[in-house]
Amino acid sequence: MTEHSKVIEEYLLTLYKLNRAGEPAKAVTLANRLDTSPPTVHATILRMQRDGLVNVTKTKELALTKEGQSIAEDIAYRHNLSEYFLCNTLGIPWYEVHQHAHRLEHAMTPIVVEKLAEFLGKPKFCPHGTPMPGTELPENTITLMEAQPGMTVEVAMIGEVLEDSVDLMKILHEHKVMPGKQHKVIEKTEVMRSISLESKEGPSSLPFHVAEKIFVIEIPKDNKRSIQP
Amino acid sequence: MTEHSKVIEEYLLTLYKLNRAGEPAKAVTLANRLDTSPPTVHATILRMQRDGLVNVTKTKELALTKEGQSIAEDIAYRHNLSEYFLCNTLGIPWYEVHQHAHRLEHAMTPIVVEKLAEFLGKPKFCPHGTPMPGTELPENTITLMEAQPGMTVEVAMIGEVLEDSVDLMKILHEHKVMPGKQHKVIEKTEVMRSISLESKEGPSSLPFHVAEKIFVIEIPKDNKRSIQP
DNA sequence: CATTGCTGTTAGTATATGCTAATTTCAAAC
DNA sequence: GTTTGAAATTAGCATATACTAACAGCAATG
Repeated sequence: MTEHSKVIEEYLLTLYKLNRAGEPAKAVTLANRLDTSPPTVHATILRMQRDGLVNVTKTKELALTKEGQSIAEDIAYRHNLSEYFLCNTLGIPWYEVHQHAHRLEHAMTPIVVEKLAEFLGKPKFCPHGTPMPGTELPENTITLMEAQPGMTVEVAMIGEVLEDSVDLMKILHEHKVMPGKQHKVIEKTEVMRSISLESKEGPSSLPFHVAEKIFVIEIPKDNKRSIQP
Repeated sequence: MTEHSKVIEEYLLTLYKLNRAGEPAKAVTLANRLDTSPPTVHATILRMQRDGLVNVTKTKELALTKEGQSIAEDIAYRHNLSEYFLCNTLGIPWYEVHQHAHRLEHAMTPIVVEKLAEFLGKPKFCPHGTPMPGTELPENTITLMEAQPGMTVEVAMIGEVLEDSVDLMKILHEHKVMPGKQHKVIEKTEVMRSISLESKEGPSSLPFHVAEKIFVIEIPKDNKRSIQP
């Protein structure tokens, strides 16, 4: 498991996240997510192939090799651990930690990771509800898009794509759309392409493209138990 | 104060440390410290001049500009703060933290620095006794080389050059040659080019070139007060 | 004063990372 | 089946960072 550059680590992590989100991992997608030109992505992928980190299928899908996968999981862990630390230990707001963790994740040695994990009590989820590699969301998790009007749901995870926009994250925060919080689904209006919610803190409305990236768990009416303590 | 690469930050920090140690800052020194070839150092210095980070005097001395100095202090602060955190919060041995901090120092955003400093209680010294930028060692600090046989001294700071060798640091640790510990100077033998010490933990002997980089404070015989709590 | 030797500099390369512009490829749509 | 448009690729270029080999400059030393 050789040392890899920040750039390569970024590519690996992005591929890993695409995988987990069930999205096809193509070069264009990388170019968009990483805000890089297609030729640059192309060249970088060639190097990654050369170094045994990814394979390219006949359909031009990018697949992590065993090694690539293992490194990617490591980076994801470092990222999530950093976020947890920044949020719970240093008190940086949960909707801002992503950007800072983005820097730290490439600078943590194995010993630091280990000691930090111990110090934090080996958390299983980051402040956005993303499970650490090896952990999964509950089976009955659905997206907010799939939730039906009338349902009461508890937010389990804010999809990682959304983390890139601090502005959006701040709005979610203001409406308490965050892991652990419950909301009632009021209606889904096709015309507005948005879903309206209601919680103790008041009403809110989320566009479909955001609702698709928010993962929730239905709370049966008679059982108000929270899943993530 | 633009963003600078890891490499540039390393150069700035090294120049800063040379300055503080009162050593002449020349290109060769940088090459040695950074384990880089002279032509590479040359090219990098040209870029740093171009970017207003250093000036080169007629005698080929490298002098940090206002901007370079300010960035360097910032990096030094991030480095020392990281070390303090790794040692006191995560429990990584003081003689090992340098290498880990070396990575983290380039990955901390201003907010993280601020929050971490608050969390740690704004420490003024790193675990090796190095004062944070803006803080100074006591006036009466001398090097162990300057200490005379018979003196009882308290270690104030392990010079930063020594931190690079984990092996050496470990030995210092085993002999309790660390900030806050007291030792009696037994003798300085020219032949062996070493200084022998004695402390509660037993005797030890340090070569001159190491003793030159260890900073101590004489403890008057009737006053066993420690300077760094 | 000439030699020696460290220091700095130039020349020539290499690799990773980035770009734009132009071209190729290939599947989906007409 | 031909067209079309997105995706991939190639060509050409730029910059930061690295190296070795060769050479220049200058001070100390004999």
